[in-house]
Amino acid sequence: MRLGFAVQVLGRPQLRSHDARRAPQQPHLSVSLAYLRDILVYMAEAGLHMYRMHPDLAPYITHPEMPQFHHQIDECLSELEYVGQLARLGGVRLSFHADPYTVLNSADAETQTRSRAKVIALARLLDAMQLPAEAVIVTHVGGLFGDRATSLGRFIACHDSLPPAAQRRLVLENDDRYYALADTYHIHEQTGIPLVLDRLHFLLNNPDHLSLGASLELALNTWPADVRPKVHFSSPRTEMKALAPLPGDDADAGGVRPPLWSNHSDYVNPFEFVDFLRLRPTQPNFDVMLEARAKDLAVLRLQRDLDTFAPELAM
DNA sequence: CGATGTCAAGGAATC
DNA sequence: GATTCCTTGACATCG
Repeated sequence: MRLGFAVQVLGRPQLRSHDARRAPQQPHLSVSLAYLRDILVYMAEAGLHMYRMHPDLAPYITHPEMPQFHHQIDECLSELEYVGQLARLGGVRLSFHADPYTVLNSADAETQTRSRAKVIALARLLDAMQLPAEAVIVTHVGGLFGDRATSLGRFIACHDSLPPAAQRRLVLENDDRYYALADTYHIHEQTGIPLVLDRLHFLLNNPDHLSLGASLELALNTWPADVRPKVHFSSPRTEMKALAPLPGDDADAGGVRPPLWSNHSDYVNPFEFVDFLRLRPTQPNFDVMLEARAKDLAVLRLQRDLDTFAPELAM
C-alpha cells in the first residue's frame, strides 16, 4: 500500500505544482516539468511514493482559443520521459484527476468535445512519461441534466468513443451528490472502466445503504489483475462553517478565526483509517490517495500513526 | 507587503 | 432568465 497526496507540497511551500502564469506570459509545460522534477526529488527525500499531478500541468493544452499552446507535449517529449523515469526509479505512482469542468457526459456537445480532448491530452502526458498502467486519470460521471439514465448512457457512449490510449488510463470515482457507487458500477459493467471508491463520498451518498466493506471489495475487483487498485480516503471537516459569533467574541473581530469550511479535514483520523484497512482481511494490496488539506504532511503523519497504532498495516 | 481581485471551467440551485 | 454558489491554487493588482 502506498499513501498519496494531491498537487500541493506543504512540506516545501516553495515547490510549485505547475506553471500557472497567465497566457500573455506564455506558460510552458517544460516549466511545469521542472517543478515536477523538484517535487519528485523532495518525495524521494521524504519517503513519499504517490502523487496526483495538477490537471493543468500542460497549460492551456486544449484551450479552444489558444492553439499556440497545443503542441507543448510534442515539444517536451524528452523532459516527459525524464520525469517519468524519475518517478519510476523512486517507486512513485503518478496520476491525474480531471478538473471539475471536464464533463464527459455533458448534454452540450461542445463541452463534451472539450472534455474528451482534455482526457486525451492527460493520457498523452502519461504515455509520454512512459508510466505503467497504474498511472490513471480519475474522473466523475458528470451532471444529471434532468435525466439520470440518459446521462449515464451519455457517459458510456463517450467512453466508448474515446481512443484506446485514453480508455486505458481513465478510471471512475463515485461522487458525493449525484452518482453513487451503484451508478459507477453500472458503467463499469457496460464499459469495463475500473472504479475508484471514495470513502467520504460513499458515506455522504449511499442511497442503497450498501456496506462499506462490500463496496470496497466490489470496487477493488473492477481493476485488472495486473494493475494495483486505488481508493480515495478523507475525513470530513468538523469545524464550524460560518464565523458565527461565540460568547465573549468581540462583535467585530473579523479575521481572527479563519473562514474555514470544506469537505476535507486537515489530517486523517488514524483510527478511522485503520478500521477502513481492516475491512480487508489480508494485507491491503491497494493504494490510498489521501484527500486531506495538509497534503504531504497528512501522509507523513498517517505513516507515523500507523507505525504506532497498527504496525502490521504500515508500510 | 498584505489584502483583495482574478482566472479557469460547467452545472445546479435559487430567486 | 439571470444570478449565485461550488471549488481552489496561484498569479495579478491594488493600496
